[in-house]
Amino acid sequence: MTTMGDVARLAGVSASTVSHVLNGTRNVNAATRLRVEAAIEEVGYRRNGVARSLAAGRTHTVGLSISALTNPYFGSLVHAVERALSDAGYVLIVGDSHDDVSSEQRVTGSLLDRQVDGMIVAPAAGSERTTLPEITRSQTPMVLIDRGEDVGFDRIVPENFGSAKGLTDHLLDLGHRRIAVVRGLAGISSTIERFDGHCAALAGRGIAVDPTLVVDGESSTDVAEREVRALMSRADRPTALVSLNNAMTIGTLKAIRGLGLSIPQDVAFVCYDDFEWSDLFEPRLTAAAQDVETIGVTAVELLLARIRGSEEPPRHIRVPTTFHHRNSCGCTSAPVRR
Amino acid sequence: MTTMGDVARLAGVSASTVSHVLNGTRNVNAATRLRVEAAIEEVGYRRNGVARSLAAGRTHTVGLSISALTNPYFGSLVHAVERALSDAGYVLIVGDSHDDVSSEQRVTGSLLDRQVDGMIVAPAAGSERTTLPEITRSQTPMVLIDRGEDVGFDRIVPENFGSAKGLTDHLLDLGHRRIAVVRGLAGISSTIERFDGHCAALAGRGIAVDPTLVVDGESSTDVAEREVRALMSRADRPTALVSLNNAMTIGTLKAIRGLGLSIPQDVAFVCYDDFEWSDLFEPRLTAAAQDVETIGVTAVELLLARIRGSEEPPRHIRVPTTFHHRNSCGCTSAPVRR
DNA sequence: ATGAAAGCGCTAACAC
DNA sequence: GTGTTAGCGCTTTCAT
Repeated sequence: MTTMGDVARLAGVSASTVSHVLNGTRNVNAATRLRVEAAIEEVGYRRNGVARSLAAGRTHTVGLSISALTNPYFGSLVHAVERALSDAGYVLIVGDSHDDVSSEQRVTGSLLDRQVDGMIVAPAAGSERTTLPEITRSQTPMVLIDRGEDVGFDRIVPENFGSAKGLTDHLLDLGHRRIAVVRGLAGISSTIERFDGHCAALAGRGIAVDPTLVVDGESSTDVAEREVRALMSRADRPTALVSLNNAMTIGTLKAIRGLGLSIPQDVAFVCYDDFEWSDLFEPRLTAAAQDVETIGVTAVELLLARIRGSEEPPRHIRVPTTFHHRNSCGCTSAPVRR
Repeated sequence: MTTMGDVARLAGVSASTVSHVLNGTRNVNAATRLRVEAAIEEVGYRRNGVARSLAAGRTHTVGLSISALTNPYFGSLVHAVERALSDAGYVLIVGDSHDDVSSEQRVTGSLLDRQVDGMIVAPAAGSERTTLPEITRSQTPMVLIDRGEDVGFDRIVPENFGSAKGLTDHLLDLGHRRIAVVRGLAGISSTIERFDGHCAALAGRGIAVDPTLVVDGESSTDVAEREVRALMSRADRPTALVSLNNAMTIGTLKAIRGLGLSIPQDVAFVCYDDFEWSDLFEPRLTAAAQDVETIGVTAVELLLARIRGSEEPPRHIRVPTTFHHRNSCGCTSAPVRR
């Protein structure tokens, strides 16, 4: 490996001069600069980022801890975050917490060890008491995304309550009264807020929540499929169904299809989260779509501000969803409502 | 920030002893170890991975350069790779090359600067002459995935030729003679091999390739949609269609639906790459599915072997696909064939 | 406009 | 079983 010293020797200057031409951090005589650049070229020199980080105290690296890299939602998020960071000269280290605090701690611990300049975390259930305090102690700037309680950090989450309420309201407008809901993983804020939105819609029409019409899909395709299959096999099955996230929507659709039921004739369907293929499904899915791009880009903006030393009070941003009114709700032509 | 020196002072030992208890790299008296561990706990010490990497000459970090993080295929790949690396004590740095050599060079350059111990690259078209030689010069172990020419590296790619041939053969078996193909991005091996497979199937039945039945989808949903729409608007449109990757399949389906045509009545359809929702689409999609998990895990295995110093000749592994025989091809019940 | 030199926090001979 | 010491390759004062 060739070092700055090699370059310096070849160019007949000191290492410090090489460093300065590389970083543009002080004036260098044009002729000297040329010599240095030629020497760099000649030996094929490439700076050692590790040594650089150690000396400078910054790594230009940001860590991202998310719960399930397989979920296309997080795929898009990683993409948005990577692009925004890359534009700012940072690189992204990703870790998957598998929605489990102990894996999460391994992941974030490793990021902390590597001296990331900041981190973006989609917290697993329970991390307020484990992972987050650890990050706080390390003084590493952090922003929370997707979910999480108010624990004194910047936080950027999708609008949950109103969007879920809107979904159920639409079903109510259509005359449904027995509406079942497929609820996400217990203990995370998005599950709670979306479920609350659903309940609020029912309450708005004076309908009590029927516990037999609430199924726990645990944010999992398989669990949702199993539970919905059981639910829809009952004689007193609901006339409409709302699924509260993308993974569970797939399970729900599989269950309905498996039972030979059709949407919306046998059961009306709406869901939180959109898919690239929502328009392709028959009938087209009525859904509340998150703006993942905005979530990712905003998270990076807030984080970079913190890294630059911002001492503003923590911000809490809610990114609105878009209601895609299609046909799975039972409407044929789709006037935009709400 | 607290350092090893602080811990050493508090425990009344030398820094080197602290290092050794931390790394288990030499015997330490049980009592001393306990004192050190207590001291670590007390000051909330956490090792500085940057300094560690500089001194040790290894970063326990692997870089991944892929072409399009938004593609769910790569999402799954990142997931598999991350898990395999994490199990081996490595972390993953990801970069998106946007299928463009100059972005790719930025990405890989940045990974090299950061002294990754190895890298996994899904090369962009043209990188044999730019990015790859640069990585070679740096002596960083590398494995190629998804595509790429034979340029003396370990390489792990899906089986393309035979899988694509099988898709077209199936259509031919069903009696189709005017079969159109939606081809991927020019210049990458997967496009070429899959297209060759298609042509070989036709040739096998003595059918010449009709250039008007070959559309370039450029591996893009939007381009495929536009091109397929044009193709299927013609009076002499084909009776069957094969799409050669996932993004183009979505575009193709949108075009067909937009035209009010139905599968398989108006046109039979088969595709390379599977989706989580292939079973949900009506009709269910007949597809050749890549084994992304195996690709990712194998890539990591080969890479770690290189990092550990293996000097074996470069290996070239083809991971077989699975033929999912469903209904979009026009078959109603689906006996497995081939 | 440039150089010398002191670290950054750790690992790994090498001594005892 | 433990300490001393010399780096790893760079950045950054401080001189000149």
